[in-house]
Amino acid sequence: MGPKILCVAEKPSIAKAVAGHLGGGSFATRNVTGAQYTKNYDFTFNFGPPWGTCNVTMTSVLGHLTEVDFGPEFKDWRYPPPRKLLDGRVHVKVHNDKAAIARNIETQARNARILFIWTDCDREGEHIGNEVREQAVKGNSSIEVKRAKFSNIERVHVINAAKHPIELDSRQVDAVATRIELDLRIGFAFTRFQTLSLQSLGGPLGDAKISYGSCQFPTLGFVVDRYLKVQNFVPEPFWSIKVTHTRDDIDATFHWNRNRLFDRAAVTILFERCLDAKIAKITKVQQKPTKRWKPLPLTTVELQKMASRFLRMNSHTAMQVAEGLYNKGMISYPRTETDIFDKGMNLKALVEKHTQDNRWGPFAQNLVNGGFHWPRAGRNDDKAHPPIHPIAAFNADRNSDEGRLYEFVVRRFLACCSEDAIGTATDIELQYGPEAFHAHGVIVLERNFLDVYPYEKWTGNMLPKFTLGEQFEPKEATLTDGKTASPGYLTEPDLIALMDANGIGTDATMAEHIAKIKDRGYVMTQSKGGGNAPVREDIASGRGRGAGRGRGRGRGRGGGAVAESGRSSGGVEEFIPTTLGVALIEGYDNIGFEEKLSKPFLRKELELQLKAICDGTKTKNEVLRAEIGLYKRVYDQTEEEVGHLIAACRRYIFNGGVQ
DNA sequence: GCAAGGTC
Repeated sequence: MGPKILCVAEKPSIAKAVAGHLGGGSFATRNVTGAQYTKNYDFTFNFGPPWGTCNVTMTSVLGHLTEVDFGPEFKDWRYPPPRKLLDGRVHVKVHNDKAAIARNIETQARNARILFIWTDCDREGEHIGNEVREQAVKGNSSIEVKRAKFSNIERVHVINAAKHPIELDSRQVDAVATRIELDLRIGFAFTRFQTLSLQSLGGPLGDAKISYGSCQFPTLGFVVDRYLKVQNFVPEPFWSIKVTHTRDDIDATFHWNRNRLFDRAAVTILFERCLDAKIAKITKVQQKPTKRWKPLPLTTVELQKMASRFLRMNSHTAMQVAEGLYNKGMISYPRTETDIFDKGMNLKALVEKHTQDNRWGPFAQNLVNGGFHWPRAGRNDDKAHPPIHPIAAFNADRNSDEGRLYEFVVRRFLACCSEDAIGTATDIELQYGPEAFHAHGVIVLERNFLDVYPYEKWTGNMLPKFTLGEQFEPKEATLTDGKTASPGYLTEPDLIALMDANGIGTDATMAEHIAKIKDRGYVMTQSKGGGNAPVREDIASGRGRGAGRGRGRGRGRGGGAVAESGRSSGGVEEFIPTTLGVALIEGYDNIGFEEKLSKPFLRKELELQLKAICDGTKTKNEVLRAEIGLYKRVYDQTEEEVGHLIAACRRYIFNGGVQ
């Protein structure tokens, strides 16, 4: 028998799955006193050379084992002053609720020769692996440490990982330790500072807790930014020309190639020249095959956006429901950035589980019978988890949140395993007097994935037959007018897209940050178009290609954050900042430093520094020193100009009423 | 009384 091996996963579900695969289905289960969710699994496994067949104990932690904290000398909020938290002494200790789990690792390590770490293969997982290592070393100082490299829990993949151990990556461990320490120092220091500074205003702020966090504030900043953009929006009138023609009972609308102009007189002149010409001529007829691509494999961010848009579920609820489904074994791990399926996965077998369902069963059967196509590959791979996909057929209440979210995950998966929709696109150009117009039509030939994926529409737009060079008198030409429309307030999918694009939070925490700024009273949600929001100004007519979608026409985002790439959405809830939320952001914006606390740059910059640690170009201490120095300067300036913050709060809260 | 990140 080879050496005794202790395997430790990041969470119980992985420990159980890996034990199942390595133990060949047979393992003994022991409870761990004081640790409700943790189990120890005993089995034997042949690792191949050099270890051979070994007795194995597989167990798990529950995420991070330890936390960083300040000593009792920092208990008082006023003294030492909050600035001292930026460089005061901190220590690492086992998290209060994790004592039993830590003790279990220590005890199990005593009679093992090798510690084999099975935490997720992402940055946080590497750090958790190191926390496990340090705990194990307490019980057995000579224990040898290895790490499994795996990205899903398919049997073959897991066994391969067991036979090819690698080393822990200490750079990633350092990067996470740096993030943890800085988040603590900055969060505590600025939370105490702004709470104490604003408490003195009394009123509703007298006993408020005004937290600062490197993720909370940029998130709030996005909401305020959009709010101000909506408030300051001035609609601009525009004019356009539309030509319509009917043939074979089919209407064709030709849109003006100039789209729209903001000068009424100019459009009137051009319009009259068209009318004077009387006869229009077809100058281009082009038909070509076109496709509507099937969706990409499902990530957490995409799940949250889709849940909000189509299931009317906010991101927080969606994640809770997804976790419930995961814990029941119905869907895969719901926190993932990966939108590409590993080639080793047996997706066809997963499709086959759904052939009995009366909603999508026939579609699944079709895939099994030869219609299966490997999903498209996205560009993101967190190397830790596969895209979200169904694991088992599940008979949920179809009207419950659980049933609806499960249905979405299944339909998305089946759509991914299907084919793109196919159609024919027609482009027609029309010359009418001095002006050119165009019409675009689509005929859908094969719906393919659309049949199982009702969340996407591609209805097509029929055009009558036109021939190149033909001339005719158009049925109607109209001069249309409209106004640019205000952008809407941020919806949840918009907000998540912005956070994602700017690196604020992770797949697992974005929904929490949003919930937190609501809880702190910085933002509120209201039904779209409701409340005191000005009603969206719709254009009167002439909704040409892109006309009327006022987005993109507004002033640029101050400060150059990455703009969201997603289109405007129909989510139900929209975010409005409270007067306090606006005051905080405006107050910080008025303080004269480059590195705005309300903007995503500081967090982004930190992410770059962490990447440098991972790449080996910077050390943990270098980054800590530089970042702490930076935040000390920001702190000093904030303290010096705190009047701006106080003035903004006074203005909004005591003049504008309290929400 | 404070953060963000894991996980339940």
